[in-house]
Amino acid sequence: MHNVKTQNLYQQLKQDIVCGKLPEKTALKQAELAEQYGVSRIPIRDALQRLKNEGWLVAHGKSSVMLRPLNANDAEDLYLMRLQIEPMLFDHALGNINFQTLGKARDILQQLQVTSPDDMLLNGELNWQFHRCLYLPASRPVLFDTVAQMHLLCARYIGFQETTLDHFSHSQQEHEALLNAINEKQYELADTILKQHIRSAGEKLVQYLSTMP
Amino acid sequence: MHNVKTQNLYQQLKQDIVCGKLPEKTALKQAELAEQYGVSRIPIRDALQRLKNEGWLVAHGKSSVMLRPLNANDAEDLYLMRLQIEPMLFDHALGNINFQTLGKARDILQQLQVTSPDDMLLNGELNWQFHRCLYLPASRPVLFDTVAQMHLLCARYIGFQETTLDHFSHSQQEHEALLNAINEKQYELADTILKQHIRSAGEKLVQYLSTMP
DNA sequence: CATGCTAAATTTGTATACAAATTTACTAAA
DNA sequence: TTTAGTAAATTTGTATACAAATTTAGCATG
Repeated sequence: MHNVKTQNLYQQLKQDIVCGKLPEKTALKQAELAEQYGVSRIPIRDALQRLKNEGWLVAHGKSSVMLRPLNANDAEDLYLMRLQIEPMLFDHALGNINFQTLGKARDILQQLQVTSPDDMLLNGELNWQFHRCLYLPASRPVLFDTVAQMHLLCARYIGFQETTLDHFSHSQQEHEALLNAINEKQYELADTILKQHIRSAGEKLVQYLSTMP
Repeated sequence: MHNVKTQNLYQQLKQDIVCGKLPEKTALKQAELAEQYGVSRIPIRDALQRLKNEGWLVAHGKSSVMLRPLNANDAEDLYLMRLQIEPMLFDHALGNINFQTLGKARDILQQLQVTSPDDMLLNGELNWQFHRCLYLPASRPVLFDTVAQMHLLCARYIGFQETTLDHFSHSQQEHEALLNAINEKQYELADTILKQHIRSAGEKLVQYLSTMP
């Protein structure tokens, strides 16, 4: 369904949204974007529709789209949902996580360590890869897709999440603790860590957004 | 983003999927569909991408799509998620449901009564309209969109849900009870009824699917 | 008979051109 | 001044044509 060109376009658009290069509160014009990215309107339309379905864009007027405005309520709902759904998926996965999976997870953690904190999109992507690799063994496509969808939505807030280096190192510690708990088959502990991991990220984000607008 | 023509195409495709007019396990060909529906491939592509994002289609090979295979596991996950998420949304809405909203809900229930049970897609649509109208007052767009998404996924199973007339009348009774509880501001009761409503629908569907494949 | 390779056929992705719809700007009337 | 209506301008939606990619079929080789 999506070849490399559209993929790039989609990634580039996300990058530019995160970096604030696209206008807020005003309709995105297909023709403008097409010229700006050097392609025709067709792949632009595809990418926009995808971003809309993923919640980064919302309807504007009758047939156009604009950036989804960010606010504390939405962020809170997102993390409350993740708190309910992700442990369900994780529980299915726990019994199926083998050493290879754990190794892959450790590799991703290491990549996260050496990545520049400035590249927020990459950090967010690696963070998702980490969790994703622990969720995949669940073999629960519908649950998994829903969780993936929620992470995509959360990624829209990446500009606010990674602002504090404090959050980053704290998050990393929780990742390590999570792997250790899984490795020692302390599944209840792992579950608790995951919930706490989600809860604390959500609380920080909501608190930050509440003071902003 | 979507005008009436694409909307029709999208509805028609869903209808034809539910009715089994499209091949399972094999890639859908854009050109074929385009000819079949008398349009060019562009709107077909739009509709297919949308249906894929909504979970009715999944990837087939490297760049094509096919009908998502139905199975008991997926259905179970869907209803377990709904059981977690919908009450969250409902709780936000309860305090904001006024008499106008209740009236609208009753109107939809009445429509459901007089609708032919054969038109499964319409029944499913009206059922969603009923719940949707009780959820909208929550004013929680992210939660709402997620719930809407889950209902869209559940709709894929409509062919199995509405097979038993028993389920239909039972569901209607629960709808009535739900409205009465809200009307009398018995919010805990309303919450219990909603959960039971979702649980029983899910259990019936999963049980049915478990005996099938 | 299985397996890997090459080329033909099919299918999807994108550009361009045009049609339909929506938005904007302007005018006229209350 | 405001408002309603209308025409012009802009913007999105779709058809057609072509390019790129993927799949299929056939053939040669082990």
